[in-house]
Amino acid sequence: MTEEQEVFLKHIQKKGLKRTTQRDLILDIFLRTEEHLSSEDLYRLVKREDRSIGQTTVYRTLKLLTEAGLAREVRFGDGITHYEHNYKHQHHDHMICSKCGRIIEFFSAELEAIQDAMAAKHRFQVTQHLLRIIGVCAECRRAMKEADKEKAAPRGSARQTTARAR
Amino acid sequence: MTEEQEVFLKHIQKKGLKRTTQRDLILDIFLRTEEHLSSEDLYRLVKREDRSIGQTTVYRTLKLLTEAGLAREVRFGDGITHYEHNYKHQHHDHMICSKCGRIIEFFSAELEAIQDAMAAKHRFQVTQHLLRIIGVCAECRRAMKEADKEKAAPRGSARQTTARAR
DNA sequence: TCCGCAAGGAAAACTGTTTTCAGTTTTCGA
DNA sequence: TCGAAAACTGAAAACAGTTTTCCTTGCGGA
Repeated sequence: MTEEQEVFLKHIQKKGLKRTTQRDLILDIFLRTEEHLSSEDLYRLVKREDRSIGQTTVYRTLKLLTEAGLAREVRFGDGITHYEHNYKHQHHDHMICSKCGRIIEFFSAELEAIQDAMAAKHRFQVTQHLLRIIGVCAECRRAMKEADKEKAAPRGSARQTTARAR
Repeated sequence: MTEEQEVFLKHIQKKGLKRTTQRDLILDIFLRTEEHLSSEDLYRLVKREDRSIGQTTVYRTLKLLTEAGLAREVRFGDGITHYEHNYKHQHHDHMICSKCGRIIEFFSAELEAIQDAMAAKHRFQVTQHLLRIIGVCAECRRAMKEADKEKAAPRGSARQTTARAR
């Protein structure tokens, strides 16, 4: 049993809840997916291994994982709640590419320090913070430059439409 | 006519739309309210001056204001889209008190600089960024301390319940 | 004055999420 | 080992914020 599973089990027990196969499976799939999953995403993955599990259970289990400190809710502002690993994972921030949806994680100690300083200045006690940088990633910038060149001296007819991030 | 109204008018015209009393009223009320309004908030204010205006129009007009660059959408992650003034207003970040919902605006040039540096490092072209610090404001911290004292040596019976931010 | 495009409001549709409901499973003490 | 109590589950309904649809209204130019 992994450390994470123990943490979950401990949390479950502390709340007087029960360990079930559904919860085990959802946790397992969550753990082996190192991404920013939405509840929907996870639901799809889970369903692939057990068609009988319902959305509701996934929602509920994600809540439990969050409570247990294994997952962390991240809302990027598109109305969808994403979840990322939280156990023994260092805090980090996100850059989100508005073209392809790619998420780049980064961390800066200086940034953290300044944030804390700003909070202190306002006598504000920080419990959490979120930094989100939205823009265009290196990859997409290159693609765009290509497209521009193409436009200036067109060769083929099909111009790539930029995929909208979801 | 204020500068903002001109900006709006210009935008309206560029899109081949029309100036209407409803849009004027909504813009007017938005401009005189220096806060982070949700669509619902604005709708309530507008309705006070003209009962006949519908939610839909408020939503649509806020979209227009955003397009025109007068307003800016801010999502704090509670599922509600807030709008703040954007025209000739310097960019700033937010601290949000989870007890009373108060919003403190702040700005730090260093912070901006580091963010830009981080982006540059990843060859990421920034179009927007958002920093949200969640915690407890000075006011509420004081209130909590009071409550704790009260608890240690109770005098009255009524203990204040902390209002949940909305 | 007539035409046509855009506007506006009500209501329906939609989306992600939460709650309700009713049947099922698990736990645990006797 | 039984049986009651508590928790679990999935489906469907409920919800809240937002967007779309539909149809009437009305302005503005020919």
